[in-house]
Amino acid sequence: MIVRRGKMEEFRSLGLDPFGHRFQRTAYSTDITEHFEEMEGKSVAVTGRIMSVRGHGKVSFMEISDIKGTLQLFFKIDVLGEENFKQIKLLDIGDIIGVNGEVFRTQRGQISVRVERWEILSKSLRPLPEKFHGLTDTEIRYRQRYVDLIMNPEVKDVFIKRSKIISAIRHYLDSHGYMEVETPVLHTLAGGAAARPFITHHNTLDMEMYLRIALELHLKRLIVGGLEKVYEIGRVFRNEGIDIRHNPEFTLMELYEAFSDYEGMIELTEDLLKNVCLAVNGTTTVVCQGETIDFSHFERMTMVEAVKKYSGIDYYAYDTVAEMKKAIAEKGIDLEDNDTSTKGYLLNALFDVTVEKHLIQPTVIMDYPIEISPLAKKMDDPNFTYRFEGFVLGRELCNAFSELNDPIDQRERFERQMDLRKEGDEEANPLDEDYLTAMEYGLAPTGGIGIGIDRLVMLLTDSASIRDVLLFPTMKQRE
RNA sequence: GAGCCAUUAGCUCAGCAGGCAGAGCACCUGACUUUUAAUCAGGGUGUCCGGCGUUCGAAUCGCCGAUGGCUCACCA
Repeated sequence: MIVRRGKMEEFRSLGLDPFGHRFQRTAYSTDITEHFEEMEGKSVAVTGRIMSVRGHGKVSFMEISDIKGTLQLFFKIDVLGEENFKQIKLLDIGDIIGVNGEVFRTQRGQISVRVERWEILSKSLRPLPEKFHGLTDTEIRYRQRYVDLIMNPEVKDVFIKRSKIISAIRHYLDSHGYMEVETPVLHTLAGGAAARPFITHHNTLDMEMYLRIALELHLKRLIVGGLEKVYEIGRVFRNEGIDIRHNPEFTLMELYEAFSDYEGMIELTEDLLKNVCLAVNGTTTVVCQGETIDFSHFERMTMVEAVKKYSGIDYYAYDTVAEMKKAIAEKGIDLEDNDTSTKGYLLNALFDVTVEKHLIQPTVIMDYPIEISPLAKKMDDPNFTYRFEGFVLGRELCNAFSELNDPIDQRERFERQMDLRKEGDEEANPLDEDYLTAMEYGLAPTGGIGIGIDRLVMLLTDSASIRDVLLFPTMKQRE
């Protein structure tokens, strides 16, 4: 580092700014390497970061990297002159340079640019990791993502793909008449999902505020307002554990459509996912964690059917909780720490323990127990709601329902949630009086869906950890 | 929140029957006019994660702590 600072000063003493200015590039690396026939013999201006240097006395080779790829530069004393050639010794791996020269092929056949003029655009004062092994230390990769991005081109590809996925979602929704909106991140009540919120404080108003845990209740207020087809792609925050699939802040897409229902949401989800997959991968299949996932078809099952299929327990065969529990125990199924106080909770527990992991190909599980669905519309059997979740690779990818639009029923559901809260359930939904007021003005029959964007990106980029699809994952502060 | 594992040079790692801190790449000096993990000759640049302890002596053993990874719990 001391040596690099010295070189920086030497550039200055030569009248060259080691932290230069605008550079007008005429070609990217891949424009040259992939279209050599048209480019051969042409003069180009290229720029990039020096990734390797191979000096040979009176000639020198360097590899530079730009957003699209890498390119070899060829420096020759005959072309540059003795003085100028000597100055390339001031360049280090990591420096950003701009060069002008002619496209040609070396004796070994490598497509290169014969440098006629070069300039330092930014001197790198810190050495990059070793070229062969690169950077593998996960802690540095996540904390100093910029170094990770410089050294590992496949990491860059993941984030380029993430951008394309989100862009494809927007394109699909915009072209289908959905309107993108922005709702508050700071909430006075953290509702719309079951999770513990981050708490903050507004000084001037002198009140507690919460970072949102869902987008749901504000978006549904907009449906009341007549916006009819809205969506938001936004960051939500849940004060929960961090692991391979969870980060405290993550990106959620929620969409609401008046006069639709959960059937409409299933159709939308299938079509959206198929289109996004096609747009970013060119096919409807994707290989993730060794499994080939086909987004062209979604299996459909009710939760009761799925539980019967995988656990052998038929929800309808038992009249009481006790009978059902007895049957579960006889099968030797361990429900772990799940709530088992009602048949609905038992069904959900069975689903978690016995079904979820089997849902590898895209599967829609329909008709959830009312106990775990406080914002979804009741079915004819009042123990169930018009709700579905989409599963892929044994993980939940989306959650949707026919929205509960009866304000009287909603108030009762909120009150039940408040009871749970009093019993110590920190994740129960709080009663949102303003949301009830909105509903009392009339919420059209509505279908709504939420899709976990990070999980979708994980699937489409074959990433094992959510941290691999977040540019800057949440990390503990050092020291 | 619990368990297991890891932390040594800029990077990737070795060294751990307790005995002078090591290799490759990077870097520095020199040679080399077509290399591509260039090559050749020479040079080690360090808070061995931190603290305490055991010991004549600790990178190595013990305890406490920090950070990270994985697994489990909560959750999407």
